[in-house]
Amino acid sequence: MDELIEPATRRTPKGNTTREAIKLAAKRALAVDGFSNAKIADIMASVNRSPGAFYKYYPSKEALLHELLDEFRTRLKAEVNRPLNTRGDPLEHLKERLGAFWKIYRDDWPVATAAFQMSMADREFARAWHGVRQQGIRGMSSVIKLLQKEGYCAGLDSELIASALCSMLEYTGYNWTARAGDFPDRLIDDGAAIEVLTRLVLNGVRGGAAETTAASPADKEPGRDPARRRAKSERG
Amino acid sequence: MDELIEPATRRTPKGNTTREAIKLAAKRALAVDGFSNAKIADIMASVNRSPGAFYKYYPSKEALLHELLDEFRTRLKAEVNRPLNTRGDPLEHLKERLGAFWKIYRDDWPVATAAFQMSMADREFARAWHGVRQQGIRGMSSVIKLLQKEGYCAGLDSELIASALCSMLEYTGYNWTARAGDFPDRLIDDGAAIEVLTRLVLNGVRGGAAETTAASPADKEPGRDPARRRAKSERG
Amino acid sequence: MDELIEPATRRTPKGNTTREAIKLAAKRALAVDGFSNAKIADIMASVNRSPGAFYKYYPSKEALLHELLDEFRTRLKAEVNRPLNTRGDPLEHLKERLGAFWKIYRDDWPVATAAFQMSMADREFARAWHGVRQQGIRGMSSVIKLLQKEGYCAGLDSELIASALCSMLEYTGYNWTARAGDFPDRLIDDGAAIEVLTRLVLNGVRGGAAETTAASPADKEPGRDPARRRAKSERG
Amino acid sequence: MDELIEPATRRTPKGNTTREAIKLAAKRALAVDGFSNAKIADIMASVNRSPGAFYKYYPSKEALLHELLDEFRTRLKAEVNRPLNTRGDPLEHLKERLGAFWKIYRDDWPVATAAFQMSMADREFARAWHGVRQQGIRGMSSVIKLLQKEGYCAGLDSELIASALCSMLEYTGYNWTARAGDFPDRLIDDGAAIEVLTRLVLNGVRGGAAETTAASPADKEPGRDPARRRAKSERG
DNA sequence: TATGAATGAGAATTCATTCAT
DNA sequence: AATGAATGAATTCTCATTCAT
Repeated sequence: MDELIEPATRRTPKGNTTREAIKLAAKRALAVDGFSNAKIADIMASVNRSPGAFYKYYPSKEALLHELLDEFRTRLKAEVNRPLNTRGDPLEHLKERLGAFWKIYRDDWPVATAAFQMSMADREFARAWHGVRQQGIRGMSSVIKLLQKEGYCAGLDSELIASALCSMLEYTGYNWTARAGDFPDRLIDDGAAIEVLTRLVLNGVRGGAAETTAASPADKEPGRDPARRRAKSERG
Repeated sequence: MDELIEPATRRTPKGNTTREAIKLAAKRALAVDGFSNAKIADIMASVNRSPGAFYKYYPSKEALLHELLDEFRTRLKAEVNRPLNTRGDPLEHLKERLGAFWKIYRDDWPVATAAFQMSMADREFARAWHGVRQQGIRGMSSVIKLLQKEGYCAGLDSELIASALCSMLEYTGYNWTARAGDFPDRLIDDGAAIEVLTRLVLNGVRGGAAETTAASPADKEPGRDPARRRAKSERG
Repeated sequence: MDELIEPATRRTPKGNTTREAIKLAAKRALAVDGFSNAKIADIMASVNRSPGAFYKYYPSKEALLHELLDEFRTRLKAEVNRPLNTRGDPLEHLKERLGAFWKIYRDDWPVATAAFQMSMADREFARAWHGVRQQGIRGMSSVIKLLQKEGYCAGLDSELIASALCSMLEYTGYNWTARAGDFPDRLIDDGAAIEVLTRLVLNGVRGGAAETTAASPADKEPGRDPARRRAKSERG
Repeated sequence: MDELIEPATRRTPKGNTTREAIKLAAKRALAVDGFSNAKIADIMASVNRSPGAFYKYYPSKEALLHELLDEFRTRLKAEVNRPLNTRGDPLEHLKERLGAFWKIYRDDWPVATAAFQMSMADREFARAWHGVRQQGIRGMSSVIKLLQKEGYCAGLDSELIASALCSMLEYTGYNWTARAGDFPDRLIDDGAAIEVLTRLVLNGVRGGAAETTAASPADKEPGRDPARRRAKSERG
């Protein structure tokens, strides 16, 4: 299922090396130009191959992106399926997943971005990209649901929450990493990124049911937060 | 001042009508195909005009997007500059802004998405798009800073928070609205969207100073929180 | 014959004024851009008229150039037909004609240049332009023939001489006048231009028969020029 | 050094062949249609290639003309720099150069003509074309200056003379060669052309100082001019 | 098998000309 | 008479893909 594309050259080590080199070069090209602006000739040139050679490895430009996208999905899936090793604390689960997702999105935004673009014009990519998003959302919402069982963020649609959080992570992966992102003059390291994102999300998710309208400036004491109280009592 | 692009035709009512029709059609085309796949001929056909007529209004396809983007930026800016009418409660401010931003992003994701795509390949768009992002971030972070004065989300970089929240809003605007978004079979109305996003963000932002990494005042027993324990030990 | 084009609007003084204004503007546009790059819309704009109004005066862009060209030809023809008022000296005749041609070419190079360009791609213009060239050549060669009767430049084809001299005058008219000519930083006034051209041509034409090969370094004294001597003797 | 344009393909013999074929075909097309009317599709068709193939060799139609023009300039320059092998006789020098220029102009008028046309509308071509003209003028005026040291054509601006002579040669190259030139029914061979031009120029240049208009204040009596005297007496 | 020249289907763009107002 | 919006044919240029060598 995951390996839909099984092209001619896969066996020989040399072919495999070239194939991997092409994918690497393609990601770089994607990062710089986006999918439609990335040129096969350029990609192949940066691998010291002729443009024609590309078609030994992929039947089309789209197929290459499909393979990259599939690898991306596989990576996400592996994380989603990974047994969460923290004995039961859902907040810990969330934090773990968040960090893992962050790293995946941070590395693969060129592919994600390209797939996103293509998904708007191409039915096949729309389907594939949707699958990737779903992967992320499933992984996120499973943790959310655990939290909701504990009383966190009660009453909210876990799918929507998961979708919004994935959107944040994914797009932030781009905006804090890419040249053309929000902070061109600043290098945001993983530590800082993960800290901000984690605290934002942890709080966001942990919040109680009625907070939307209730919060008053006087309500400065977190300890009084009913959601947290509930969470505690449920755990205890 | 915001209208840097002053096209030839602005006078005659007929021309104005056509111009507006083109923009509307362009947004539709952008939503369906993305920028590079949107064809001028198609846009003009959907306005019952010949392809050549386009160039009475815009010198190029790019110029059209620049104008749409500028309008988007202007809309954001208007919201950012709007005096917040709730007598001082920063959480209320946040909620207001959030709802406003949501509506802007929900309506303008075709333009935002197109500009985002173009920003990767085109220097001029990179600059323009960055300006729009900054607009959003500025608006968001000004509210965040107010909150921080009140003691909320202490210690976090308000710019980073604002950037992440804008990313979430913007990309969610797409994912909950577009055909090819996360929930093709579901119509997510404004009420639901705003509620989820607002609660997520409100909580996220309201969280106490040191929740992720440190104990909250009420949380007397830090040792019991496994997440915090790990965070601590990793730092130490 | 000269007025092939007799369009609708010619009677009313207002129409005539506009018509003349169009021609003037067209010449300016021709000078700056050449024919194919000159835009009707621009020409009409510089006359404060709408593009559509052009077709009140001319059925096509080509027709305009044809009219300008025809006027040019008429001007040349008038000069060619003008009775030469210097009692008989053919050298004086040549000088007169030369000065007159210089002024015509200097003024009308935009039209000449445009017609020349068009003559390469368009059969109709080829014919018309050829007629203009012939006009010039005829005028020139008639004087040359007079000179040859007097023994000057014997043995040379007067048509070829005339053609070469017209080429020189015509193209020099451009190169010494136009912005993009040979001397952008220098204003060459009529006096200087006419002096150089006249002396060049007078000498060129006056020379004896066999000069081509004969000239020797020792032959520093023009009066002793063997070529001239030979020319004499050949005639004698 | 003269080859500023260094195209992508120069290596393979096949590519080189095509490249040269394109240039040849382009010159033909230029001769027939002029630059703006020459269509890339036609040029490529006459080389049995698809339109797209053109862009393997040149980034644009303009670039092609620039290369042709550069070759033209190089040819001129080679002639200008060629050591004149006739031991010192400036008239011989002039003759040599003239013949060489004639052949260059006769062969390259399609390029010259196209460049001339483009120079009016395009800044880059204006510059390039000006460079070519200067090349010719420099070559011509260097010989003129030699002659002036010997007392020929005294008092005249050698640059102007050179410019006028180049204009004559260049434009005559067209008018005596091209289909649409002055003598469509006549084939003017090199011998005849060179003879006429050479004698014209040699005489023109060799003429004495004050011949033009009898203009020197002291020279009240035109009859004192030896040349004129001769002319008169011959008539008488 | 690899190369890189060639293909060819499109897309953007231009502008003389038309025509409803 | 005039306007200026609209037309639409024509042309340049792009680039994924093919194929002869």
